[in-house]
Amino acid sequence: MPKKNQQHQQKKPPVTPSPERREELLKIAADVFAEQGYNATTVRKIADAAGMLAGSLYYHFDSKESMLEEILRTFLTELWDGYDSVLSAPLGPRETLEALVTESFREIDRHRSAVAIYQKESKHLVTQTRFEYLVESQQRFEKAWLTTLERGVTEGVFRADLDIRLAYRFVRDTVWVAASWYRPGGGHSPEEIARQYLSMVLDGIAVRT
Amino acid sequence: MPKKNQQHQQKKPPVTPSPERREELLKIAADVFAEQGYNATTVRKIADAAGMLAGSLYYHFDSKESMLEEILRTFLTELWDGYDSVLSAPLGPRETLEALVTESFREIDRHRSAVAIYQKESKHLVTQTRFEYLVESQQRFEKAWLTTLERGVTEGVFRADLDIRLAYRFVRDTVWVAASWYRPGGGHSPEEIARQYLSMVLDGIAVRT
DNA sequence: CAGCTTCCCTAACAAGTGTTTGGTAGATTA
DNA sequence: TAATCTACCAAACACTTGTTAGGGAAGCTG
Repeated sequence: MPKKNQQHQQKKPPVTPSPERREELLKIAADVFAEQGYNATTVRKIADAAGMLAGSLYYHFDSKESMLEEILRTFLTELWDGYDSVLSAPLGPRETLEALVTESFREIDRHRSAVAIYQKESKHLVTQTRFEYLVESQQRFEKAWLTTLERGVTEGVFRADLDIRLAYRFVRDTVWVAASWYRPGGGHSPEEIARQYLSMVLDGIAVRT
Repeated sequence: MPKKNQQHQQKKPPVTPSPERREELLKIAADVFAEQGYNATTVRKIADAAGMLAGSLYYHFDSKESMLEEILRTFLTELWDGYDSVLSAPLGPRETLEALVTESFREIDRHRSAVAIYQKESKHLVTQTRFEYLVESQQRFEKAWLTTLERGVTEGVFRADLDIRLAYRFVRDTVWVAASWYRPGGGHSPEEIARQYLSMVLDGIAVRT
């Protein structure tokens, strides 16, 4: 990373790029990031995919990192829109879990690239102050899931003999890693995948005896 | 990546680095790769962690990429040692699945960094001819798991109403993503985690009605 | 028409990249 | 003691990286 000279100022007063074009370019960038990894992706590759030259990207964005940030922030904002409406609904623990999982698969369907990027990069991004909102989101996420699971145990719909934090990571991971192989428009709809996953998570893959 | 001049020759006749030191350095490199990501890891960072200078690494290895390859290859070799002994044993489908999962968690315990690297990087490494063995391994892996699951369905111990490929990915992912949060010596032993995971995968987290 | 705005190109920059070359201190061997 | 080998350092190399500065073509506005 050249140019240490970061003055941390959002300076672009005379230029006014259109939000539509920004969104287009971010979509392209997200795809390349997801496929190649953030660090392995050069701005020239992004520009290539967009049919322009590297420097031209800086008319729309002030850095490669800010592209990444905007991609992740947009995704998380929409994710929480969906989650919050589920969590504020008067549902039992099992129905809440079902709704959260289904909502998650819908998000994977809509933001596959962003989810894949989040999975790969968030772990070492959280150390940077710029991406502190990732930590906050992750904490809200954990709280929402743990609360739901605990309610389920209390109300007798989820098993009481399990390590609840292990169960949390289990459910969380099983859902989100799906983004690594899921392809939109590939036979299964998000709802169908959610149904099958829920069936496995809730009832297991073994035959009941 | 400078130095296009790759003559693809394993030229190092007069030098003879000790295998012990190589192993030490690979352990260090694997940790840094796992923590920061392969591309984000510079050879200078590895050298730093090893207490030496960047160029000195090239006494032991002929490239950064060959370090990565040796790390992954060593891991996969040992993984298949364990898997093969399980698969050649006269076990039923359920016992095979249990043994494979347990063995997997033991491998995570022993090769945590290598597993984490594999998870993050394998997807875009498989396109390079140098890492073709990853594809082969992945195919053997898939075959072993699918066969076990199919046997289980045929013998009536696994549910017949599930998409078997979805179930495969479900089991596979639930196991291996654990490497992203698992820390050796942290309360749970690999066997204990395997037991709980198996309980959830086989019987689900819902209370039986 | 002139002026302005939007969007991109050309061409360069400074820092960082993986890698090589030659040397050398210290132990080991002859 | 001299020769050899091991394991590293010091300094450079060719190239890639994210980023910037200046310019210009097309379209719209007065």
